[in-house]
Formats: sequence, C-alpha cells, structure tokens
Amino acid sequence: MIAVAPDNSGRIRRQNQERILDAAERVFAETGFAGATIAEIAASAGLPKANVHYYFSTKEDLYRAVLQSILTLWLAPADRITPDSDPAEAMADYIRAKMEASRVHPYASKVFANEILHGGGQIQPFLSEDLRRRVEDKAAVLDGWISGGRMAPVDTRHVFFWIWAITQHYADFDIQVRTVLARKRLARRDFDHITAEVVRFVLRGLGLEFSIQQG
Amino acid sequence: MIAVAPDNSGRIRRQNQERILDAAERVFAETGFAGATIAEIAASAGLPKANVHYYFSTKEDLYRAVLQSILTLWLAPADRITPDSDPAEAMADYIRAKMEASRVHPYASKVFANEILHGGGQIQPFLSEDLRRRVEDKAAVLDGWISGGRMAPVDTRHVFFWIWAITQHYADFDIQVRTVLARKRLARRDFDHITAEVVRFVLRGLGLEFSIQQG
DNA sequence: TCAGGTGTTGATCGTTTGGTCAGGATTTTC
DNA sequence: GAAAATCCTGACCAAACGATCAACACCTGA
Repeated sequence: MIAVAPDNSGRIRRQNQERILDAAERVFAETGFAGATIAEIAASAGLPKANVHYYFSTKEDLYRAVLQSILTLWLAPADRITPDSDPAEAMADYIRAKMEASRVHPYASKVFANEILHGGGQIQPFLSEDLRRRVEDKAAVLDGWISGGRMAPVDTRHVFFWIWAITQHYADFDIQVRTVLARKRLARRDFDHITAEVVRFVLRGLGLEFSIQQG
Repeated sequence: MIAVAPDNSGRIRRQNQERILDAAERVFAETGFAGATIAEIAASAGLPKANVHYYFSTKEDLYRAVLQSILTLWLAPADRITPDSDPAEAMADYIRAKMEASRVHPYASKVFANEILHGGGQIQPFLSEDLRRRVEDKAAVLDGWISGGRMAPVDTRHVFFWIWAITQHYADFDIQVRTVLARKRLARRDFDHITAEVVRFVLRGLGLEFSIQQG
C-alpha cells in the first residue's frame, strides 16, 4: 500500500504558531494589548516564554498576527448581500452570520473591539480601505433596494453600524448581557432565540417583511 | 455690600481631584486600565506624579473613582420610560438621551465599554444589582405596552441591549464610524442626523409609529 | 504672626515585563 | 548516519512603572 507522504515542511512551525495565536487571541481579548503578558500567553499555549519569542519576535508582531487572522473573518458575512438577492432574506442571512460569529469567535470580536476602542492604530489601513470599500459597495446595494421601493428609506451605511453594534454586543458585552439576564452562560439555544429576535427587529426596522425564515 | 463667604474647606482638594479624575477618564479611555500610566494621567492633569498618589493612593483606587462617576450617569436616561408615557415618545426620548451621552461623554462610554469587555471585575455589583433591577423594571413597562397592543411583541430586555449597543457604538467605535464615513470628526449636526435615523429605525423595529417628533 | 494642618514634589525603591542570548536538543536532508 | 537546519529554553538584562517617603511650601484660623 502506497501512502501519500504528507508535506511536513514547517509542520512544527505551523503547529506552534497556531497554538500561540490561539492563546494570544484569548489573552488579548481578556486583558487587552497592554494588559496581556507574553508569560501568560506562553503558559496558556503550554510553551516556555522564550519559545513564543522564537516565533514572534515582539509582542506587537504577535498582536498584529492575531488581528490579521481576525480581519479575514470579519468581511466574509457581507458576501450574502447582492443586488439580485431578496432583501429580507439577504439581510436575515447576514445578521445570522454575524450572530454566529459572535457565538463561535467571541475572543476575536473582543480583540477587534478593543483595538478600535483604543484608536485602531494597528488596523487603520483595514478600516480606511478594505472595510470602507466593502461598506460603500453593500450600502449601494441597499440604496438600490430603497430606490426600487423594496425597503424603507434609511441612511444605508448606518444600517451596517447598527447590525455590527447589535450582533457584536453579544460577544463583546457578554458579561453585561449574562448578568442582566441572570444566566451563567448563553448556550446555543439562547443564541438561537436571540438571533431570531434580532432578525425580526432589524428587518422590521428596515421595513422589510419576512415570512419564510424564522431562524 | 455683604458677600456670602464661599465654603473654601477642601477647595484645593476638590479642585485637584476633579482635574485628576478628568485626566484619568481620558487616559483610561484611550489606553485601558493596564495601558494607562500614572505618569501620563499626571501630565495630562498638569501635576507631578507624586501628587496624583497624594489624592488617590493606588491606580486601582483612581480607576474605581472614575468608574463610579460614570455609573451614575449611566442609569439616568431610562427615567423617561414610565407605564403611562406614550411608548413612541418615551423610547424616542430615551434614545436621544443615550445618543447625547455618547456625543458629550465619549470617554466615559469607552471606559465603561473597556471595563465590561475585560470582564467587568470592578462593576459586577453595579451590573448584578442596580442595572439588573433597572432593566427588569423598564422591561416590565415595555411588556405592559405589548400586552396593551401598543408595541410589537419582542423580548423586551433585549430591546435595551440593542439600544445600548447602537447608541454607545457611536462613542466606543467612533474611529471606525468616522473612517468608514471618511469624516474627520462627527459634529453636532452629524449626531443630530444620526440620532434621527436611529430613532426612526428603532421605533419602526419596535412597531411604534411616530409622527410629531422628528428629532 | 505663628502654629498646625494641608498640599507639593524630587528622589528613590522593588517589581514586573519585554526582549536577548548562548548552548543544547531535535528534526530534516542527503 | 552524519551534517545542516530548525527548534527549544533557562538564565539574564534593561526599561518602565506603581508606589513610597522625607523634606519643603503654602494656606488657614485664632
């Protein structure tokens, strides 16, 4: 039997980098850039401190790497919004994808929030180029729907701010949400309920009727 | 002419404490608790470092004092929501008050956001008692409106999360908003426009009609 | 005016932390 | 299987920072 040889080049490197990135995302989320220590990240990754520096020469390098891995995720959900899709369906899908991101990647959301909260010095290019372009594109799609009388007239760029604000709130402010609701944690079914509520609320706010999807 | 003698007792004390608290709010907002340094706060307040320690013995003491001054502001706007007020008017007022808070006290909002983002260790009592009670009360008011058929059926506690999320977004994520909109800063008139849009959107989302107020 | 209280501050200390390094272990390559 | 490349890590260093303190300045009330 002939087994295909796996490409092992850089195997250890990739493995350890990923372990470090995962640990760093968690620690940066919990304590911010300044509050995070290489020692804690190393401990969380199960590696000695010097080993972290072997892969990421400085703390800032590591932080940038974590941010980079987050930004890629950030833009993806908006793909669902296209001129020829059904407005209600497209927006509902978008909201669901953002809520799912908050549920599955809360640390990523927190790192992103923290970065922007403190000036966004490391992601200015992302904001002013990729994100800005993306918002302009998608806002144009919504403007088209409005012109066609398929959606209430709103300042469409702000629609995205509102959806980001609401959906990311459930990741970034989870402590507040859980404390006010007196829940120890939000399980999947809780998120499903919240997502349905958010979808209904936002779609109604945009003057979009919806019937089929009760996500 | 007889002038009323001003109460000068502790005049210097109060004055300096206020200067330090203002500076600290700004610095904590910009860099978070861990990132903030006493030296920077002192410089920003125009005082030597040791003088800050004279009034606030530890960095944590100072941070708690800043938080305390914020929490008081936080609860006030919800006063407008009472059982016998007009739903649309009350909610519109509430949103306007929260948007105004974001415009006038962006640093306070950021400090609060940062604290919750990183676990809220210092304000757990506030969240689990004052805030929780307040939300339960106001959610009950909204539930009453819903029972009376004056508002669309929604999970009313989440309504507050959504309004907080949206309104505070304009303080906490201002860099993102300004960058995406390609605006150097958001002036008062910008905020007025945004506020009107947010009010329209949220009220429609709650199934509330409104006519008079075009705030 | 002067005594007691209050406020001010440069100098200094101990700790924490990011980052370095040299020497050794392990893995890969041929 | 040995040379080369890659990976690992304890020990160490310098800088930054929170906090302290002792000496001094100022203000207030009698």
